[in-house]
Amino acid sequence: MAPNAARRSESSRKAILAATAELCGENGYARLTIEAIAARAGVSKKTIYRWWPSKGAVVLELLDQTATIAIEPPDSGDLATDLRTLLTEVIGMLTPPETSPGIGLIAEALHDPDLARELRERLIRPRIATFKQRLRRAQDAGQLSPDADLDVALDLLYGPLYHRMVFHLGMPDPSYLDSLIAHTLRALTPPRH
Amino acid sequence: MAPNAARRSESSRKAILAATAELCGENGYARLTIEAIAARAGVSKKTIYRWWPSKGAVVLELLDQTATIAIEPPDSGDLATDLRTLLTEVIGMLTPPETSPGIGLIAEALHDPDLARELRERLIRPRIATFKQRLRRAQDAGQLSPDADLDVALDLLYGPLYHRMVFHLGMPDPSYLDSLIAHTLRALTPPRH
Amino acid sequence: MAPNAARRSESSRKAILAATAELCGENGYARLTIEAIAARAGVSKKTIYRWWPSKGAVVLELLDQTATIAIEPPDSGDLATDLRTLLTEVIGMLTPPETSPGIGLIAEALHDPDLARELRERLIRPRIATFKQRLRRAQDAGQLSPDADLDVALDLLYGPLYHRMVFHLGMPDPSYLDSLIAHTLRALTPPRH
Amino acid sequence: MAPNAARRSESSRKAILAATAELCGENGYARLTIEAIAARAGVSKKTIYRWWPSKGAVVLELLDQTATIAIEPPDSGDLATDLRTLLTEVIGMLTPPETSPGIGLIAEALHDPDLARELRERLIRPRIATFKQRLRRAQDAGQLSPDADLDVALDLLYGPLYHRMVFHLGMPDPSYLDSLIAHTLRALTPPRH
DNA sequence: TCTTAAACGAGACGGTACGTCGGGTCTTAGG
DNA sequence: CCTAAGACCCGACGTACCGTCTCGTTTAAGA
Repeated sequence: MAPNAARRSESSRKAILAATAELCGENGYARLTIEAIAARAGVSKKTIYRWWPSKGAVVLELLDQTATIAIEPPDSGDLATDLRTLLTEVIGMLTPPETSPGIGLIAEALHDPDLARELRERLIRPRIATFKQRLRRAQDAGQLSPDADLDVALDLLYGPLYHRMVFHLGMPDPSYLDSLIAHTLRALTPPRH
Repeated sequence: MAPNAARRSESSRKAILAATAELCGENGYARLTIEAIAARAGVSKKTIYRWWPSKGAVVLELLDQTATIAIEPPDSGDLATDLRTLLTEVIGMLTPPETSPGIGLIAEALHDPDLARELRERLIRPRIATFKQRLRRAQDAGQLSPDADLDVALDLLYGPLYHRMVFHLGMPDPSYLDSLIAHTLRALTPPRH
Repeated sequence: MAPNAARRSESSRKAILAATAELCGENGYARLTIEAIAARAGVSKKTIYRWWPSKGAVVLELLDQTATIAIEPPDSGDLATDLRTLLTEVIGMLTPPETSPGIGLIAEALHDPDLARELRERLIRPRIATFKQRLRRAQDAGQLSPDADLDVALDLLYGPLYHRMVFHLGMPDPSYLDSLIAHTLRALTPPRH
Repeated sequence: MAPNAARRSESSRKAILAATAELCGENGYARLTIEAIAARAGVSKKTIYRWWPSKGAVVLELLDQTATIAIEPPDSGDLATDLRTLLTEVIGMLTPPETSPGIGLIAEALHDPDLARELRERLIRPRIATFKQRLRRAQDAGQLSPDADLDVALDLLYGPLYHRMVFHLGMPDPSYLDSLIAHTLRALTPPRH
């Protein structure tokens, strides 16, 4: 067998992600450039392009590593509390709007289907699963109407976040969050008779 | 009295917007360039920069002129029908995702607060007002709970659109739209007792 | 007389030349622009282009008005003194090198034959005539060799000025000037035998 | 040892100088642009700006490479012949006036001291040295007056070239050249007694 | 332990587009 | 008709990044 190839440099990888985080925090995603990342990380551009296809992919990996949102759904016993927990974690990823890598990534994904797919698969889908698990448990316990559409529930709860983000309306404050959750639960709850 | 200034050329303005529409349709917002607009419109770059601060501003004006969504709220008698009408019109503005000026504009607005404000004021706010008028009429007629939060209603109905757009999930099909509206109305309707 | 057509505005002409002089003195000929002249003079660009074909032509007219070099040849009795007088006046027109309209004009004339011709006819030729008159008088008086070529004399005396100007060598100081004149006179003087 | 930097591309350098020579010959120095050079050479503008500060610097390098004027002074035995040889070579560099890079460079140097210095150091000074060597040899041989000022001699011989060039008078023809040299030598020759 | 092929830093390269400047022409309204 | 104001088309400017491509230089696996 041929002598093995040299291996990827872990220290470069770390330096690149660190530089990306710094620069994104300093200037925002839109002003982030591969050139600047390479310079800050003390790395050649080639090294970046060797391992990532685009700026977005680098940021995605950064976000993937940074994301702290639990994969395990919370279960405090109270559904509303748990939903608030989950929403709050997502809001954290989209804050502050000016320099959040998350928002930049979303903007990029809007005209980059490949990146969008990656984003969906690696970051979003696991959290959606978490969210649905929690809802299904509630449904099984009879807290939600048996015919409630959980996909709609996802849209009803997370949609408003993106809606507000798009128009720079600021992220929902706690009381608005409560109102949002209350309305949504009402939509999912079996009508009393 | 001082002699008057030279006037803005209406024909240039039209040519620029037309070129923008064409190019956006051909290559999508992300690949749209001021250079290309100028070339296609037979106009100098200077003329574009004289009247618009950025590519986004041009597209915004284009969209503003193109938007056909009624300012007057529809009133067919059936609330669900009217809401579906409004949502459908918004969906039209965001379709097709690859070449829609609307989606490009939203992506840009995500890291351009000035553009976001303009977008909100000139395009979105009037339609929100329309939407709320229709809801308030329903509320007055007792079709909605008197304490229903109309801001939340807005988020519940429009939020999902952005949510799906962000992740390239495709716009809701009619049956999904019905489900969405039904759930939302349930959230806004006084519980039967 | 008929209530006549509007005539060329003398005040505009003066303002334009004044602005040109100021700006040339401030930034040098190379950074002089028609735009700036128009703005400073409170005049429209059109008005400048109506009366002058180019920046060079404006500066030429400015120089023409400003030139103080006597058309009448000096005659102090001493030929060397008079030549020094004439040379000194030309040097004055080419000083300071950074902001002298004269040097700028010369640079422009190097690739603008039309301007070069104008420059020759309006500014240079009269001074050449003056110069030659003085030399011819000396020749008639037997101070110069009867077969001395006065065209060569012109080149010998004025050529060095341009030579030094081109290479930013600084204009000749008085003692160098004396040496130059002495050598030239020797070239023009009948050899003693 | 530090890893080496990427090396300058010799082929680009040659293509740039070749394109410059062509374009200058076609349209003249004044209409020469960096854009056109880059396009003709199949090179990016950045590559030009990376290695030269201005259009003038490119042309200077071109001229430097092209210049064929001997550094070794000619010595045919006859001083006048050798001077004519030297002058003729300089005239060649300034011909034809419309498209000669040399003249364009001189025009530019008139308002660019940096370029003027480069021009002086790299192109002119070596030829001046050549010129003076030849004169000094003649002086040592007693053909010139021991107190003749060789700097003045330089001005007397080369000055007229620039003088005529400036006013588009055409370069001296051979007979004029002879007259010029004859007069100059007379100025430098010990008076016979 | 030595070989060797890959990954690496550095950064030059051909490009595309940027946003700005000034040129010279044209239009509008006032005097 | 001349003028001030200034918009217009045009073309070049010099800059910023893109993504690709050598260059030598580590460096770590396997022979």
